Amino acid sequence: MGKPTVHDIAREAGVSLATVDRVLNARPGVREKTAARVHTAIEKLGYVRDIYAANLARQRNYNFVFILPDGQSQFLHSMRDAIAEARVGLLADRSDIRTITVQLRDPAAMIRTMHRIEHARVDGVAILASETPMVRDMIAHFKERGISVVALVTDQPNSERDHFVGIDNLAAGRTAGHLMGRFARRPGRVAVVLNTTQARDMVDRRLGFDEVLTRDFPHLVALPSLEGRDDHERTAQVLNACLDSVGDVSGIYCVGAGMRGVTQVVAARGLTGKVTVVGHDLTPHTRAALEAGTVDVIINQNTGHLVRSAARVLRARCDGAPVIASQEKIRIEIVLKENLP
Amino acid sequence: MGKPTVHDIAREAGVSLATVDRVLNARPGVREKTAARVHTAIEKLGYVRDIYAANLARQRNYNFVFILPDGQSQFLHSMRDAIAEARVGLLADRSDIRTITVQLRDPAAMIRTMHRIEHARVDGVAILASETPMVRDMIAHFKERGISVVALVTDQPNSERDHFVGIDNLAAGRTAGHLMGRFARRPGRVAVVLNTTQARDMVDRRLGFDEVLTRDFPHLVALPSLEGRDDHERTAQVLNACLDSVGDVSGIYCVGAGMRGVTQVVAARGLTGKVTVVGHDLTPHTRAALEAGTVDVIINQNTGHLVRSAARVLRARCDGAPVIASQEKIRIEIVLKENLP
DNA sequence: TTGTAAGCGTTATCAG
DNA sequence: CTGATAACGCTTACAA
Repeated sequence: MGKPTVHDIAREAGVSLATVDRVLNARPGVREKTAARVHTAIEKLGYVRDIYAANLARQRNYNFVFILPDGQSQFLHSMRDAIAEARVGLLADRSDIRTITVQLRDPAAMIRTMHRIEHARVDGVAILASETPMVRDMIAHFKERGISVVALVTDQPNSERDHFVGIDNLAAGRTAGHLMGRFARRPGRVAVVLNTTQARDMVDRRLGFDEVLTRDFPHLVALPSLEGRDDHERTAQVLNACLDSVGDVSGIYCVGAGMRGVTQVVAARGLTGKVTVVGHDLTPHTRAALEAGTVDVIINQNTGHLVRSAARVLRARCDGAPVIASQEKIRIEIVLKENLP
Repeated sequence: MGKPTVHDIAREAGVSLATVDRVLNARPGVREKTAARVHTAIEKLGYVRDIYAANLARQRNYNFVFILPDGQSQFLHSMRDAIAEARVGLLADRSDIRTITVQLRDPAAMIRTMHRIEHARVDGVAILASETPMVRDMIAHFKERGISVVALVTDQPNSERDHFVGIDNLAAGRTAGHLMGRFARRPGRVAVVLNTTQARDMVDRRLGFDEVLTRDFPHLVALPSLEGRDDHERTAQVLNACLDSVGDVSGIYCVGAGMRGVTQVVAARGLTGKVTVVGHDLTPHTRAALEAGTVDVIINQNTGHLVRSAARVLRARCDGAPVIASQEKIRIEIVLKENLP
């Protein structure tokens, strides 16, 4: 009738509940022959364990920490909001997620954070940080202590992270390149703005962008990167300087943060609808810019998906369960004003 | 220490477990005064019920049925695959989802299906069907029997469905219009192919498409709809006839099924890379067409998201829980070959 | 109107 | 090595 339970297995195999449980959880103290009988019964009845009942009995709760860099970028705000929004739903799922903000350039702060987490019975952490030796060490430290780690948004490919939750930035850059190529209103040069040339995501995006532009749209020429350093004033300033010297561009690609500086310049110079602007990350600001036409298209990674996926993956790691790749793949979203969510 | 449980509430309010439970589930047979005491305790301790423990005790299982039309479209295949893929995960979540295929034009079959579902202790159904009086009646029938209903992919706005899971087709059409406008390589006419002018989704998409084209891209003129009737042969035939008579088009918008007919014509006439092709729904075929360059862009609704969202919504309805709108909103995805998942 | 006690499927402790 | 038995947090007959 209903699904088979441990009781059914026990009866079928002619053993007690405890033995079934030992076999189920691969605990020692069961003769091979007995274990075999249990396994046969499991197969025969098609048993599948009720993970919620198990978690209830175990009183298992999951403590996860999201480590975010300090900073005021709109994307980070959006991540924080997404974490807060996901929190309540996850709590009902026995997962408590907390956010810790850390100054990545301050070694002392990093170490403090590390110890704080280590002593707080944390089961897993999701780290959003640029790729540095210190972050790598932090990840190794956690892994040594049996704490699961996922890299969030920015991969940490040379670390021991269990998983990466985020988009393929090379592909994102290619997508930007294709859109710039098709959307640009005339041949010409394309200004490229990014916050820093140090970060791998930025480099990857730029690489993908250049690849597509060079191959498929030779009438567009990408200019050297302008560094905004996460500061709108500076972004506006370097972009203005570039436009002054180049005279005219047919597109602007904003690779990372700095959209506020870009839209400010575009609006001030009356370039709306003349220069094609491609940027990343949907925020209240870029949403308004899309609606106003200052920005043509935004390439987005859904922060809600990022957070929920990170939580699901951490849980799967803790349970030793497999992750369903298709469900955890973060899509590169293309957002026009017509398909704004 | 741990989260408060019903025991804590009972102790705090000076009542028994049963009374707490009655209050929690709003069952009758509790004096107002007593109920108030319990509520105070709940507030004070910040109690939040463990829904998994509750479901365990209740032995609650959810039986959901997805009703799909018969038909061989790639999109339907993709839906079936998505349901099969979601099935195992949902089963672990106490939700059993089954698929029933029904011939929408056969009243007898519809009625058989209705009764079959009605007698199978089904808790909710997701219906993917065009908007007809018979479907509307079916929904009313289910609702009368306390079965939750969500409309899937195609809304049934004049029915009693509890929820609609799908995209805004007007917005999807606008998105297609914008992309056609920006992607088209030269001014000219645009052929519009759809399977039938009877279905509301098709009409909505066409409306949105025309709206944007007329307003923002007057250099492109959309031609009258060509009806493919879900048949590639016929689609190819009417499209060929159209191209023969018009002489030259700068774009083709395939509003619904029929992409195989379209790509066949585009390839045969050597129009790849010359005519801009915009279509809907990512399938193995459209994926290959994107990669080959026969199709420029696909507007997609993620079938995995559709299925999981429908299941979550049905469950929420059964539990009387609210649905989290932001999580259930199905995005209008834009897929280029660069951001193919 | 309220309380007691058994039980949901799993785990864990402690004897045997 | 194996088996009773009591939890886990919640629901629900059945009594009182």
